[in-house]
Amino acid sequence: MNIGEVAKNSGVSAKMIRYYEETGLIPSAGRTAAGYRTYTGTDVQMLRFIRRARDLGFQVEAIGELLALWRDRSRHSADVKQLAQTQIAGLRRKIAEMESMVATLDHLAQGCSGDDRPDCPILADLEGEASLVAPARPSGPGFNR
Amino acid sequence: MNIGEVAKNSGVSAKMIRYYEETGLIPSAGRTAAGYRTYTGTDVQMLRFIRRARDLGFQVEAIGELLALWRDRSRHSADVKQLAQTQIAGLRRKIAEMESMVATLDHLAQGCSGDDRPDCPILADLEGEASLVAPARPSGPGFNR
DNA sequence: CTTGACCTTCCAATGATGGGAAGGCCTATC
DNA sequence: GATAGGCCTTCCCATCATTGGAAGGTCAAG
Repeated sequence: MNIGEVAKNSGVSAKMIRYYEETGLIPSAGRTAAGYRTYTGTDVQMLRFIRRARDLGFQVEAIGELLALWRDRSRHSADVKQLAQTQIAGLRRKIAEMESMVATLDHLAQGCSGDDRPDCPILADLEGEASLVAPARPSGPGFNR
Repeated sequence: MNIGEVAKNSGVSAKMIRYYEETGLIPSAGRTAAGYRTYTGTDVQMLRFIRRARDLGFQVEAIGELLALWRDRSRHSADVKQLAQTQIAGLRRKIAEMESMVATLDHLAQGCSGDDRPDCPILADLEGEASLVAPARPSGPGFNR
């Protein structure tokens, strides 16, 4: 299989497949005499794995760990579960941060008349240094996109 | 005030102040004969405004719009409210995406024995193409970091 | 043999931020 | 007045995952 077909079958763009190879997430593909990369059904499966993990918010680095476990037939499911739970915790932290933002904004928006007058508690809050809700600064292992 | 002092007073790093100036978010600062940027109390206030807006998850581009309204004394509070509500909607969408991810992962993790055996529904899900929960792909106006 | 679809590599940009180097300026102390 | 060290300047690089494009080689069908 050429890279284009693999891309179509896996849902990972050809660009990204080359990138993953370059960065070592996936092994180097074989090459035809002309230099074209060649792939097998296993490669498609691996790329689908990656795609699905990305959909679940895993960083590429974490996906590397998942792939290592996937390939390791003597793995312990506890290790996989641990990675998943770390991911869950990271997501929950991000969610909490955003919910705090929403709560603050919602509170401010409710106090805003929303008409043609200029007075607006939203601007007043942004301007001042007192925050009605504890400020949430992003933190921790990033969430992609 | 020099840039260092402004950074300290506003909570925005000197690096970022220069960046905001370069990208046009804030006007170019005055300069001393030696080329040092000079700032006033108003500038500190503006940067605090920016900092607070960033804390609330606004993209720099949206902050530009907020700043324009902040400076416009004949603004309509409805316009500010609109921006805030767009932001709230964007945050809520992101939150929903992440909650979907958490739900899927949590479900998978609960089905994982988490011991020394290799069998693991998490890997099985990643590998296969059937997803038990509707896949969530990120979308829309981004959330920073 | 030409055409068009595919492949290759390389370079650049995104957005917000941090790191660091090389060099100039300012002020306090000796 | 010289020197130290703390500030400032610009410029370049890196991050992370991804997309875009250019320039050029290859393949299969007509």
